Amino acid sequence: MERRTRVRFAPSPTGPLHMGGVRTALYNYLYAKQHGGDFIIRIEDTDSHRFVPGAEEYIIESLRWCGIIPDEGVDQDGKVVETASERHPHAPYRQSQRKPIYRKYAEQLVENGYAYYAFDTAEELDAIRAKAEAAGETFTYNQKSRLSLRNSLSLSAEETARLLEETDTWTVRFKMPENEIVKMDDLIRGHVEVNTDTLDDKVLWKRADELPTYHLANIVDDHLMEISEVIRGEEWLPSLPLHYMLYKAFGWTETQPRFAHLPLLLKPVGNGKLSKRDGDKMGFPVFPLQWVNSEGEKSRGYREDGYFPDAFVNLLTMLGWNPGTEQEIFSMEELVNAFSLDKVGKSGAKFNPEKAKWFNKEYLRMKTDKELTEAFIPVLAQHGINVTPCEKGPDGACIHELKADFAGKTFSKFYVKSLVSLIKERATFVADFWDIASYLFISPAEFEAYGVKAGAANAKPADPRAAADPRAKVFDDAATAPFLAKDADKFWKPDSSAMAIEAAAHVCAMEGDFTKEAVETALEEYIRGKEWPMGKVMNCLRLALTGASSGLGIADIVSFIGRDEFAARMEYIKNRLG
RNA sequence: GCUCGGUUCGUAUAACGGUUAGUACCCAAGAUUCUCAAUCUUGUAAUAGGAGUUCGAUUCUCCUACCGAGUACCA
Repeated sequence: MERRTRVRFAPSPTGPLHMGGVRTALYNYLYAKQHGGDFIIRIEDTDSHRFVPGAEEYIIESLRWCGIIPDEGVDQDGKVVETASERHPHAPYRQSQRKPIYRKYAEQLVENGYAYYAFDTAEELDAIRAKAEAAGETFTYNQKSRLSLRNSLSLSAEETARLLEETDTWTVRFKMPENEIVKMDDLIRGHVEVNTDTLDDKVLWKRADELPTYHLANIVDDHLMEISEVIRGEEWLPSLPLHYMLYKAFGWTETQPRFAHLPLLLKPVGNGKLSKRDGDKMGFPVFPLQWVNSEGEKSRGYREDGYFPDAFVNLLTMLGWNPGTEQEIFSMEELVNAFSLDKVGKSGAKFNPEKAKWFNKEYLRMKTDKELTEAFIPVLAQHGINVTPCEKGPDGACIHELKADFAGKTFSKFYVKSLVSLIKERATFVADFWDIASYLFISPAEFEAYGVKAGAANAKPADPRAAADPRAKVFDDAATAPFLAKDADKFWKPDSSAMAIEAAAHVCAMEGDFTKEAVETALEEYIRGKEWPMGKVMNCLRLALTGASSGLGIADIVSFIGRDEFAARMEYIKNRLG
């Protein structure tokens, strides 16, 4: 029987969606699109106690950021769909709004002998459980114990009717049959069999809040919404037999969806599933977007950490799925074509933050210089750098000119774009551009010791002399200011520094434009002509230009900052370090 | 405890029952360069253990070990 593919992602709004949840949504989305079907978002908010304000909005926004757009769901084009319509005959998509639907299905099961009324209160059951545990046993509400508990199976019809009328804490429980083998098929795990004797009588509906539990709501909604495949996390595999029994009890086995249980996402080191704590501890996000809880605690998000949504989607898809080829980089469109459930693995996947970064790096390289420039401008603004839009020439076209005003902290967009083009292969995130090339926007006031890594050096206290120096004011951002080591002169040696100063003076005196090629040729020819050690002289220049012992090529730097700034930086280091 | 799932280099994974067990990330070395990064080349490293079926097992079966999930009037 051919039937339209309809899959759903059904989160519970009890907190932010974590990356495992995003992956589940993504697999559902890819499956739907590949089969030309519908992807539906349904909110499972049947637990009034655990509702978290803002969680639903967070979930929708996260999926939207990832490019996972529902065909049907609570939110359509920014508008909440609350009632059924021609376009949305299956609405509403929030279970709390479907409340009236479930009761009759629960009652239907009781009438047909598949379920019964139970009058034990939650407190009574807690007490029984505690007692059993103290005796070293486990209490289960099942075919063995049900007749000794208070329910419509053990009580008289009159007593049942009276309690139904007079109390409002009763529930409807599924009457799990005895010694029956449930035979199930999972699209990922294959055939699975379970004996019903190992299962318990689950609560399906609660009189107290007149809401169904997950199991009932899920089966009823999947049926009414004509879901063809249920793709969900592995944690649901143990409830699959119950779900099979429910479809059978309702008489819906003909249209029962097919099931696929996805492997879990595990923590990078050690054992267990990925949790928020792992991210905090190891420095990577576990949430797609930043989340601030009611106590004001922030959890980082992939978006805020600088990941591109397409990179995030790509890396998430590869956790537990493979294309069967050696291709690793996929656009959403390619994923839609390549995805298949039978290439999804069975075992849990440990998340590797290093590989996640690698994906972002690959995506960053694929972005155009224009895109990256636009993304970098806000980062520059955070560091107090202004970028002027392109200036129109007489013919109306943009003038591509490297304009740098260090005193005014203002640079032309072409300057930024050219720079981005030069350094994008070195970065993982757009924010890295600043760390890589901040010296192309601000003059170094301090000088890192030769061989001292920037990270370690920044941890040391700055030289007090710097504060007294007017040029040091250029660095109002202490965190990015290169560090002046006490022994910077270990590197800035009298002989090589004199050579660097002389070579720089020669280059500054040359005529013509300060292009990279011109500077490179002039500088190298001069140094070679003098038979000076190229490495030592170049490194002295680098210290003067960047304040650090590593960085871009000298000719690149000089061509960017220009003649005047080059001369000024040489003059400054000469005065500072002698 | 019980039930159900799972197990290939450190990690993600590939391999009709027949391969020198492949690829990517990480790590290391070399090349290159004015440094760093990038790039290129090379390298280290795995079928959890034990039986069985078979001419032949990473692949099929069973046992053990380990890991995970579930065991709520939560999803």
